[in-house]
Amino acid sequence: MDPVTVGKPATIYDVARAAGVSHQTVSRYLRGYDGIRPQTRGRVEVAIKSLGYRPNLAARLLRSRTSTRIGALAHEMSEMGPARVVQGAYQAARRAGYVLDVVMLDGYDDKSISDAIDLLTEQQVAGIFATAQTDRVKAVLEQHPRNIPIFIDSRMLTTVDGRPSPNNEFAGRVAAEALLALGHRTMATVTGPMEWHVSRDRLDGFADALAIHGLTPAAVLEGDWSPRSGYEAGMLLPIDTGITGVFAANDHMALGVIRALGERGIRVPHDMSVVGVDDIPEAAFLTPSLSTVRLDFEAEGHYAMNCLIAEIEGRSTPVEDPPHPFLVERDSTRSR
Amino acid sequence: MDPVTVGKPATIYDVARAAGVSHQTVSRYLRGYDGIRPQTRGRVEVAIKSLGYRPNLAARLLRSRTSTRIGALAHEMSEMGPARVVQGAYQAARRAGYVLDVVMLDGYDDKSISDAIDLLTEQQVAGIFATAQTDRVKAVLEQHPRNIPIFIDSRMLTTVDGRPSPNNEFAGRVAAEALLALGHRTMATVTGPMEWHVSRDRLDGFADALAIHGLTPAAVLEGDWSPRSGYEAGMLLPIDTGITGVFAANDHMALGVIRALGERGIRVPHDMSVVGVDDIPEAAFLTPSLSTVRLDFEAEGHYAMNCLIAEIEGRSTPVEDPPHPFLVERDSTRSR
DNA sequence: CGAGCGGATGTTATCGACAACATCCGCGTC
DNA sequence: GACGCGGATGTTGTCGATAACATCCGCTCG
Repeated sequence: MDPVTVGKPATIYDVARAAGVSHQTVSRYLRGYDGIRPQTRGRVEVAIKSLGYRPNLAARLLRSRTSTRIGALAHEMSEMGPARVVQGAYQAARRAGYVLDVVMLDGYDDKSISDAIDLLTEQQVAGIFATAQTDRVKAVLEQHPRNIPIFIDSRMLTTVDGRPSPNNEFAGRVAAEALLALGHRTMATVTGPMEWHVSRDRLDGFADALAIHGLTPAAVLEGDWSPRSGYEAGMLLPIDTGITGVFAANDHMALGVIRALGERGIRVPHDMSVVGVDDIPEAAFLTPSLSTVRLDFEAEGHYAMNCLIAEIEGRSTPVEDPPHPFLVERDSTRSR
Repeated sequence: MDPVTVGKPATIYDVARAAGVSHQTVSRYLRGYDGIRPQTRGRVEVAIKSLGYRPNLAARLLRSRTSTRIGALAHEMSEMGPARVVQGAYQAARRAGYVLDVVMLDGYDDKSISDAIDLLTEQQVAGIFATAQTDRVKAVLEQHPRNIPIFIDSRMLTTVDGRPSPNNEFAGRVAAEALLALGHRTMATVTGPMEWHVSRDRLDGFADALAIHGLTPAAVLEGDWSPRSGYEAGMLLPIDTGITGVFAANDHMALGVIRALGERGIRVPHDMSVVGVDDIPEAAFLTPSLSTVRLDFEAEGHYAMNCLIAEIEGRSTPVEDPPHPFLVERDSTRSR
């Protein structure tokens, strides 16, 4: 590596002087303009490298108003699903030359959401990627004066024809089909908060798959994704209705359900099958190990981010769908 | 809320015109200069509000070179500990008027780390906050030409006298004392990767507490934080040495250990006590529920970020220490 | 052989803020 | 009443890039 002067960072003018060209030629080179003679181009390249030149993004942004930052609106970064989605989105952003500004919502109130958007706008992000997929967030985003693309709820906020990624619904379906295939006929579900789109999608998929067989969920209990809420749901589960299978909308709640059932003397999987969603790293190491539907969260993040970037850059969306979720069968389910 | 024109955002010139003053007066107002007559100040305030003016941070940064962004260097955002630390750091940053740019490391190689730092430098962050506390990261950060403050490994990279937050060592100590108090005398530990400082700190605390009683760990197995590595360690645990207690450096590994022991016919807590660290949300709902040492990760994040910000702003560090970790006793430990 | 053309490059203006210097004005002083 | 002083405000320059417009030059073509 060349010795880099630690003093003031070099500017395009320094580069231009070193290369014996005008600063504009350097600017053109930087922006990938191809009408530059190979010889000139070479001199610029050498100068850039030897000076350790790095463009000043503030200056670029000020003049051109093209930002290379994308805002991510999140809560619950300590939940595995959202964290992985952000991670996937982050990678896709990086690959496309963007940086992610993560903004975490403190609360669920409108003001906190609105403040977050204001903050991102002030930071001049090129687009917003919302993992916080609640009705609230969506409503606030929709009514907020927006001059930048926003991705939320599996699709662009502006787009009409954008295919939503149907994988959450699909996950519910997979869980239902798994239980049905094992011979279960009376099933309950513990959902996430109903104001989350994911929750509704997973529930819908589950219910739809049952409906095909002329069945409906025997009980629908609403949780909040936490193990505790799963535990509470497990305690309330009306077992006298002959329920033999439970679909929990994430693994944490599934685990709480299993715990509660245990305390009630109901053995899993002997008396009751339980299926979760997420395939958290510990799922295989619980007792009983947890059958679960695995979603490729990072791929979902890639997908979302690629849609957003396509919109930002004004391209059409040649974005590849994320793969379908599938069942990982372990010990918490068994045939009946 | 006032009607905000969605056209071009207002500049200080627009505000100046609306207020009938010069743009410089507006600039002075924005920077909190107090030699402005109340009457003039009032007019500026009204103009700002009615135009919905927001300062252009790019222009400000270009001219003044004062950035309001802080880079966070992370991996493993899907692990609870690091995620919470970042969350805490994020909140502290927000309160001080900074935004967090999260950069996740793809791998553990030097190039990936170095690239990340370059990226952050290019983004002109005011400081770097590294959650990725491995020797590698530290080494690369240290040798990197740095003109901005960096926080890593519980202290400022530059500072000599900065008190490190000793809470990880303390956590190991708490676990050891808990097991000792229950009458255990022969104990093993499953550590995190030894190139993580946290891992070494937790191990040191554990070993030191034993040493006070003239004891040493009967076995030290290195894991990688994952449940699987805990499981593997549990399978390798030399039980014929009379071990009755295991300290796992996080809950995920603890859970893997318990699973492995179960498969080997060793009951927890009847035959073996197991203590983890983190108090993950599901700890209370496992079977057996997990005794664990709880650290206040968000407070650690606050602490770290406040140190960093103090350094950035050239203030001395009046930063409050994060609270000590403490034992949460559940079913995976029992007296002997 | 000069006009015209178009590709390569140079010159000047501009983005929106902060910084440095200039000016204005009221008031006390001699 | 001219002078000076200092607080309040205005004017001009600057940060480092891009954008718009200008120029230069070699080549083709009528």
